[in-house]
Amino acid sequence: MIKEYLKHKFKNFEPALMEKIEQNASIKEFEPDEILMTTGQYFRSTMLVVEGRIKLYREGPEGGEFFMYYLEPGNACALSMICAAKKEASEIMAKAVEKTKVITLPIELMDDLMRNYKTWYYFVLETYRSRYEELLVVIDHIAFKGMDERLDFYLRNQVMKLQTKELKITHSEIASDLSSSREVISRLLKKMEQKGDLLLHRNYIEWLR
Amino acid sequence: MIKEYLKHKFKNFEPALMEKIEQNASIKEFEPDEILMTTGQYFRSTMLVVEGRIKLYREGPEGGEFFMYYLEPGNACALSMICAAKKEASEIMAKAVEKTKVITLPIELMDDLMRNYKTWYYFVLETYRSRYEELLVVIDHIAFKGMDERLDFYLRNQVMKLQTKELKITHSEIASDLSSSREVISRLLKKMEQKGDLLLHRNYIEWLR
DNA sequence: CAATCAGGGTGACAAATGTCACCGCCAGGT
DNA sequence: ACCTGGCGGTGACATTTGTCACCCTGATTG
Repeated sequence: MIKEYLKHKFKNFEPALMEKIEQNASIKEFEPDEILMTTGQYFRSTMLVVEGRIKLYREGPEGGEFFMYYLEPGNACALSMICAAKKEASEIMAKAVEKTKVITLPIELMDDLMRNYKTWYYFVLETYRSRYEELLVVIDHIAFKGMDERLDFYLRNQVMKLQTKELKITHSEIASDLSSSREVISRLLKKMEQKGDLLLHRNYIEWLR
Repeated sequence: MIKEYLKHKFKNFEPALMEKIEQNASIKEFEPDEILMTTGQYFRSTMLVVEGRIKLYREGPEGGEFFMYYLEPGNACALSMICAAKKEASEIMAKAVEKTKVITLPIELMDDLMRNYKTWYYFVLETYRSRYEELLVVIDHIAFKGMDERLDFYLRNQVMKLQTKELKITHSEIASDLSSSREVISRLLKKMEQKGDLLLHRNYIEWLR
């Protein structure tokens, strides 16, 4: 079972590594909206996503959920690897947005994997690099762009990631993800509708581009 | 020479690792304002800072230099390790703010170091983790705080890092670092002066807290 | 059906930030 | 001494974003 997942979602792992993981890992499931990780929490295992989708976000002072990126099958949580290795607390929130399955690896294994399996070590570095780059993109947007552009980017990203042009999301949720307020988002969405970029419906948005 | 630097600035490296580095590394110097790394550039070596200070920033559309963090002696450039390993381009700018010396290591060495020197592998992970956390702090600030708080934090950080209460920095530079405009910064600085937090002088700011 | 509630629209206003124009001051160069 | 350029102060104004109040509509539930 675990081996099947590895073969499909983590194709680059060398066979011996898959073997090793299979012998030591277990599978965990999360329901939609279930929280995987919370600010200040310690890790005891590293997680490899094999099914579903996880939202990584930063909690705002008044409960906002500032969206950073998704983890999808084939991804791993960079922090769970780093913090696991260093036994440090995380500073980020992770929440399942769909029914999600992850392979969990005890942190004690990290050293062994890192030094004896080249494909693991490459995978870890690549994971860090890509998460780091995603943060840079986030920073670019909030530092240099207005809310209109950020909203446009956000919606395009959702359409792409969720593979659908009918986004079932409320204005309030978008506002929370962008750290803004519902009214602002509503106004901007209306402008985009007038430009012909999308159609507003009750409870969902239809993307037209 | 290199060994001396390693002993003082990278105390945690095991002796054999220091030996190995010494045999393969060389030293590079940078003058103030010299650019070490630019968007889209490829790496051929990993860098360990042993003297001076490097500013890491993101370039804005109109030439702003959005400040992210400093690298100091004992630090390494996370991206130079990651991008080096993956032969990918970087997306960040690095500029010396003081006369700076770095130890450069050919990327070909990375694999060897990573798997044969435990202290190196810990060092790399710790480097990633702390850079990642610094980005999270940056995001927190621009996502959730107003310019006044960001300015306050920025100045406190400068005082701490530069070890002086007399900050030789112009209002325009601060504005660029925070992706704002000179007038806004001037106004906020004046407010802080009225509150008694600092004194404004020509060409420098005196921190009073 | 009536009551309730979440999602959403809207106008008025406030606050923060960006922009423009223009001024004065000081330091360095000639 | 004079010019010039960089730094900074300031008022007026535009724009963007946040906030408040209130309404409407459709879905759900008792």
